[in-house]
Amino acid sequence: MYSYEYPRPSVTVDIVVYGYDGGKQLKLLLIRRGSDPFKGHWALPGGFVDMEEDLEAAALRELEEETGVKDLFVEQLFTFGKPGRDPRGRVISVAYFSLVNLQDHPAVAASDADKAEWFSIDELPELAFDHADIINIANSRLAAKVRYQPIGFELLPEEFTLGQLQQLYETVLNVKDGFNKRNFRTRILRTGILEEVGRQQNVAHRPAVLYKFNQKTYEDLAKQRDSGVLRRALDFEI
Amino acid sequence: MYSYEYPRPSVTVDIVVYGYDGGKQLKLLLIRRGSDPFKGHWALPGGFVDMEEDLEAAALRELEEETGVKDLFVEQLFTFGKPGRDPRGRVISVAYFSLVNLQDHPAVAASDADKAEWFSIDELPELAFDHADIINIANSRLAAKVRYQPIGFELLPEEFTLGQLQQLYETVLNVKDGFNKRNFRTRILRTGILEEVGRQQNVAHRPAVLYKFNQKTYEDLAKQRDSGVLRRALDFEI
DNA sequence: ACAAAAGTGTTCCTCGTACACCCATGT
DNA sequence: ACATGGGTGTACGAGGAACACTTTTGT
Repeated sequence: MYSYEYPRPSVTVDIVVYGYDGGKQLKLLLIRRGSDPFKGHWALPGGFVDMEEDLEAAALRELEEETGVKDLFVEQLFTFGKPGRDPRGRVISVAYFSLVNLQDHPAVAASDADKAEWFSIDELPELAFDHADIINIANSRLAAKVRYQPIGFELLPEEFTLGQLQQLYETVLNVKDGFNKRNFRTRILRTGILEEVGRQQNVAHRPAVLYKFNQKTYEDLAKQRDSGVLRRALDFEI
Repeated sequence: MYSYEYPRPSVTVDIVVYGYDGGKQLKLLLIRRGSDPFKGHWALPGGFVDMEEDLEAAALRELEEETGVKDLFVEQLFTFGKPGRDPRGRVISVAYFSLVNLQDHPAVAASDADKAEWFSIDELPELAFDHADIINIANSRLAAKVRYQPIGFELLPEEFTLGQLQQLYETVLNVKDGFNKRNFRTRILRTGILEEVGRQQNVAHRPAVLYKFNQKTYEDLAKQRDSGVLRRALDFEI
């Protein structure tokens, strides 16, 4: 038992993980809650922060415990603290945000949770707590992030074609007619952050060049006070 | 007395307020702590969140109690929660961020705090807790925000000249040679977010046109999936 | 008359946009 | 041969960068 002179809120973390599998839809990782409140409802992975644990560590721990997904980069998204957002009392939740490719983070072991699953981003079930709000904020953050950081680093497999990269951007930015192929290629390649690593095999069309991201070139570009090159390359008019 | 089955962290808010007075330096609002820990040290305004109080409301309340500054817009910055960041135990702090013009938020009444004062941004005293880290993050956020939002709305008085606006950008972006006047004017005026409202009086040179921001035009531009116009106008190469 | 800051004309050139076309592979 | 996606050539125009210039005020 712990007692305090003043009442204290509880602190939790929740984590929004986006996954991409090459298709026309981003996916989102949800769990089915195994206990009350909202037992049986879908929700974001997350849980209470331990007393000696950093917030980001708590997010990664809860994610692994509930979904088996691990080895990923997260960034802080927003902290939700409105009184009444949790029926258990005053609960303040620090939300995190992450991008992964589905190949490397596929199946989903459930343990703490009842069940974990990837959902297409516009076929989400009803969600517990204010998790729908959290996801809305995460979507805005993603839309903003796309414009100044090469999200392909995180969402695509190690090697990929320019076609796949373009498909990813069209998916994330939700454009229907697609970008002009010519211009997409020119802009991306001009930056130099892509490195040629081979060619496709066994495809029923002209095999595409495979690329990977050159982390170092990217960091150099980003460092020099965003040289404009990067921004011009990523910041698509839609 | 309040008791819980599990231990809980405390939750505080801290707020980083930038002020501008037309000069070559941004200012930052600090208080001198009136009690331990760090009694007598300078720190960001802030304090404990009440149980029935929204986080943003807590930030505004503490700010007014400690500095007298009120009527301002804040946005959430980041949540700091590393164990050990506060000698009183586990304290998680949600930091907020704000921009004001010094004319409208001038003198600074101290009440809860020992004293409150505006400091030039690169002549800051030694700070309590991890507040220097918080300010570093805030500076990065400001540098990023400048590039896609017209910060003049918040940092300048109601009416201002293009020269003042340019001086502000040069200050915030920390450029020494200054932008090319011609190009600055063209870019800003092209957007149409500025509205002519008069002329300077009694100045020892050709009087400048006074402008104010047209909030509505700005919102229209921002809404249409940032039409590029805004970005091109604000996103200066440096 | 001069200092000081406001404000303008114009040139060069990069980059974004659009459209039409050719290329390599499996079936 | 043909379907399929990969990949290229090129022309037009808007906008960024740079420079030199004129204008209006108070002292």
